[in-house]
Amino acid sequence: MVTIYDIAAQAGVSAMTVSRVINNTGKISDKTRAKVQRVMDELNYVPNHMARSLVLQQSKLLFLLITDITNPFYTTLARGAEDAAKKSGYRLLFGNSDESSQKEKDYIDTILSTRADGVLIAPASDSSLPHLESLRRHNVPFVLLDREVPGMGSDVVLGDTKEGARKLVDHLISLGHRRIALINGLPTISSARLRLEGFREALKLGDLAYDEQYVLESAFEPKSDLSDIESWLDSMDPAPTAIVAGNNVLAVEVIRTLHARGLRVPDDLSVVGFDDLGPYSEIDPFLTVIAQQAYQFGYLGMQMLIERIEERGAAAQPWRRVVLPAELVVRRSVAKLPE
Amino acid sequence: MVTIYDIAAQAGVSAMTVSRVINNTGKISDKTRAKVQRVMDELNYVPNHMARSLVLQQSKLLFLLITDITNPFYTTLARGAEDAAKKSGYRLLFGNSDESSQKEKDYIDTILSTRADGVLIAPASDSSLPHLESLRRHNVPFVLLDREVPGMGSDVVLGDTKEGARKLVDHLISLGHRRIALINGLPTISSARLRLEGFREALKLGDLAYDEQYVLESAFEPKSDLSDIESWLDSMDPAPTAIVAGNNVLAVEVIRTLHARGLRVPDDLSVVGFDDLGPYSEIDPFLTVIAQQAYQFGYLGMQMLIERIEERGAAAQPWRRVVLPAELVVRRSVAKLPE
DNA sequence: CTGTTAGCGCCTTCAG
DNA sequence: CTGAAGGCGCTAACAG
Repeated sequence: MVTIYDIAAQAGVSAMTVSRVINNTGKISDKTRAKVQRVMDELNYVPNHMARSLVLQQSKLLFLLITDITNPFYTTLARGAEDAAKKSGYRLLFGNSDESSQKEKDYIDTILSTRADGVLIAPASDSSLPHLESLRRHNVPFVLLDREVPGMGSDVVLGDTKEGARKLVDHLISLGHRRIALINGLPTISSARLRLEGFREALKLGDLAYDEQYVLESAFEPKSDLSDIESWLDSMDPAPTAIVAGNNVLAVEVIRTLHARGLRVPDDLSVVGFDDLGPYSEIDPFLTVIAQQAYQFGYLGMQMLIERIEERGAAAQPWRRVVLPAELVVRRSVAKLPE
Repeated sequence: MVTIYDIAAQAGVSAMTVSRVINNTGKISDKTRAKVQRVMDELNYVPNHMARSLVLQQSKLLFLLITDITNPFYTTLARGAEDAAKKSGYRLLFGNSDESSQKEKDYIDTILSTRADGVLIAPASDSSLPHLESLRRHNVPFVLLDREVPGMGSDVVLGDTKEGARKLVDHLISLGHRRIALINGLPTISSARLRLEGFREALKLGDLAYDEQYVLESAFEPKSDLSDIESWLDSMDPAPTAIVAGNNVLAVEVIRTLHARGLRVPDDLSVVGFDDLGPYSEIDPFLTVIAQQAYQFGYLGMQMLIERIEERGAAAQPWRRVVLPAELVVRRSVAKLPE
């Protein structure tokens, strides 16, 4: 491994001079600078980020931690974050927590030990609290995306989830549906809780009773075992005429399960969901959804993060909370019921 | 920042003892271990991996560099790489080069200075050569995914691309198609070249002439300007009855363009492609494709990478080249033509 | 079983 | 303008 000492020896200067050339600090004669530069090129020198960070106690690296890298909502968000980071001259690395608190913890450790300057994070669940506290304790700025964590104040970018759930239910009611079911994420996730709240409120406003048997709480991420969904579908009596899915993954899982038992959407049952299915849904628009502005989640979140990083030392600003609108996109997965 | 010295002082032992507890090395009395452990918990100690890597000269960090984070092929691949890395106790970070050679270079620099133990990389194009040479020079093992780079020997995981292209064309021919067009990636990408070769061979075997006007070379990644596709579609005379798309992104772009001009698939024109559209295509299987084993690309590639890392110093093994099969999945985007 | 010494590669501080 | 000394947090090698 080539170090600044190797460069220094070759160039006949001290390591300190090399360091100054690299960081463009202090005053150096053009001749010395040129010589050092030449030797660095010859030896293919690459600065050691770890040694550097050890001394400086900081890097120029940002992290984005998402919970499901195969979910188009998060990958689109990632592109937004990337573009915003690039615009400000930061580098961005990604991590995938897979909705697992343990994996999230591992990433947080990696992030802490890599001395990232900041983190954009979609927390796995409420149990992410200790991880966020750890970031806070170590003075690493972060911005939460899509989900909040009770007990942790911070900047955050959210979707207008409750309103989205209401719009979905209203849409179903307006088409004559009266028995509406909800398959949702786990209640340890703030966005799932809001979806349930919005769902209940919309039912109440529509003069429909809330019936617990019509609600299933499953996991937001893709899974191979869908037996909980299967038995839930079988158990509901009378069967619902429409199902609201808490995210795109659940929507797909419900529809697949329905297909597997010979039921067609929307002929036999209507299905609506949250979040679009990615650019690929465009070729055959099928699922009626609440489309969230995924790219904006990442872009705005990254801007807020960078502002926090760069205002460091200045008077602490109050936490900011951005709520992005939820738009209903009507396609063809809902049937109009006879009066 | 809490260091092992703080722990040591609090616990009344030496820093070395703390280090041993953390790494579970050497022999330590249960009492000492318990005491140290307790202090670590109290002080919320987080080990500094940079300091650790500095002395160990290895980071246990691996990188995966993909070219399009919004493409389900790559995200599924990423999940495979992640699982394999985890199984061997490595951490994995992701980067997205966006098919850009410049962004790729930036990531390679980050990777080098972060002293990653190895890199899994889908190269942006043939012009990635200098970046790979840089990795090699610095002794960072890497495995190429999906694409090769002429002039650079290495382990590589490829799809059976040529065979895939042949199957696609054969399928079209068997359904009566005679005027078959190809929209492909840029010829600076090895997989695009192979697709074209397979395409031409299949035409020849089917006694069909190769006609240059039926081939368009566009970019593999999503773009907002589709005018090249539009004018190509207009220009072909006589119009083709079927189009082969070099990847899923191109397939979607072609279909969208067709829809925009009121043409239906497959009624007016048949379309087939490479790579599936992600888990979400399952709810409404439409596009006939060559499905590649994306997860396996990542999983096997990661295994090969880790083997390289851990065999270090042993006699150099010859490069390995894994070719994964290409499976034709027939759905409903192809029309059967009358005799 | 536990402690001491030295150094990983780099940068800050203080001298020239 | 340039250099020497010291230390960031940690662990290998050697001593007890």
